[in-house]
Amino acid sequence: MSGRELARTFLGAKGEQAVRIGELSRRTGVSVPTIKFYVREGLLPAGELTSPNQASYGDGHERRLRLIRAMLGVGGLSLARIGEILAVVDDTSQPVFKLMGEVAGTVAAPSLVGSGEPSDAARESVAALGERRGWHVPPGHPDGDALARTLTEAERLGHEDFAVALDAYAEAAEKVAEADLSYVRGLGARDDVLEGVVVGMMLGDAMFGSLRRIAQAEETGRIYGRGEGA
Amino acid sequence: MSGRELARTFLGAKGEQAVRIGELSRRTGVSVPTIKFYVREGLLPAGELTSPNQASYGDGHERRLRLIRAMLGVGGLSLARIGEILAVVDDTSQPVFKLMGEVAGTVAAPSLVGSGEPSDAARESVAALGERRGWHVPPGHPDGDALARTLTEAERLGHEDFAVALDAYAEAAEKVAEADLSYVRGLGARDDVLEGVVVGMMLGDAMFGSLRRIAQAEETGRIYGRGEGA
DNA sequence: CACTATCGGATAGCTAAACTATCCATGTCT
DNA sequence: AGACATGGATAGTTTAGCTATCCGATAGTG
Repeated sequence: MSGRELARTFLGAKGEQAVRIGELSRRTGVSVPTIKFYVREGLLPAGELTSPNQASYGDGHERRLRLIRAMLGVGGLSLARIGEILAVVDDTSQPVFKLMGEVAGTVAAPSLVGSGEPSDAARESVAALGERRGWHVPPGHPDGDALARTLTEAERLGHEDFAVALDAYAEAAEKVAEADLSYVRGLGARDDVLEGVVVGMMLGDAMFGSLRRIAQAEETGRIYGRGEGA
Repeated sequence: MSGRELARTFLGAKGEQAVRIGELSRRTGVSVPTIKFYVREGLLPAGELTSPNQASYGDGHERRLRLIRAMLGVGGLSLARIGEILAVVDDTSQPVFKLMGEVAGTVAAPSLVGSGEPSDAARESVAALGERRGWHVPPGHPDGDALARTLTEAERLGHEDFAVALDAYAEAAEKVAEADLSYVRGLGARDDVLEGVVVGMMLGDAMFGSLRRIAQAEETGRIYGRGEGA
């Protein structure tokens, strides 16, 4: 993204709403030193200098700052990963379609700590699932591998049977993905779409987690009779 | 849990498989200093002393250690939260039903950083959803509130329309919750059930995330034609 | 029964992440 | 004119999650 484009995006086409750092801080609730810190880290573009030591920040800066805080807070991402995601979002040299995949991929891949290699059984489960669903999940697919590794982790913990839930999960995931995509399709401009993908991945995860726990509580109450021991 | 019970749980009824710390380390891939550290932090019970400076660790220790690593790695939880969860799991004074809720609640509540209060619109969306679904989500419900706060965050980011996805999400969440519960019901002993809940929340989230991204990619390909820009 | 590796236990140190504080020369605002 | 904010730079802080080192005692081997 060129300097001129950046300026246009971040200051707004008509330069309206341009403020200095103190006001930006007040609007977003992020302290001035922290904003400076984000600028130093390259997460937020510097304000546009209006004189050697005065700079102004536009709507774009505010949006970007909120996005960073959302990814950090709701999404629980590290600033390092946030930087990678923003780099993809800011790269105008590629078609939106590809970027969506990259953003989704970057948003994902949380830890893979207990990792090591996935077990054969896990790999097979994933391949079989892909076949049943008509999904394109070749060996080496990042998310397919992540799934296999998670299943392997379940095995190590003595919960290999947890894999029986896979089909139900997959069906639910399809429903969610449809909703996600139909939302993203409703967005117009390129920047909105990419930001929508990020927000969707991020907030979508959090929302689904809440809903899942609510649904679990309902289901538990239904089965165990709301207050009885098992 | 009394000392005797703890010993039985963690060393195994017949004391079989009792090893010293070095072997425990080799089996789990966790370094000896780190194991000692977890013991110091109260996450892992100390080995049973067989002499003033020799202790032995049983199957229970190994399971517990793997569980800690899974929560830390796949789940991305802090050691502090892991400690809270384990405390609940180890508390034998309450019926399983209640503990399930507590564990689920403790596993949840990730960050709520950008928090502040949820907006009225968000609160209403949640209440309306609860009504449509026949869910019991009174104001003040932890997960209901978390959901409202997440929606509020979406609003702040200019993505208030994301709420239209709520119903699809909720339906998917019900499917997943049913699968979760039917898995947990298949578990026998109390310890297995609680650990199953933890594993289910943890690995379930990770698995669903992978599946969601796979499904998104499929859906994206279906709509945009696998390689075309938007 | 000597010898070496390992053990349990304690204390101190380390690294990375995400800020936070301070300074200073320049600007803005009234 | 004078108080206060600003941009830029550099240094310090806090928390989390380990890692290193030391100690005296013990286990296992020949």
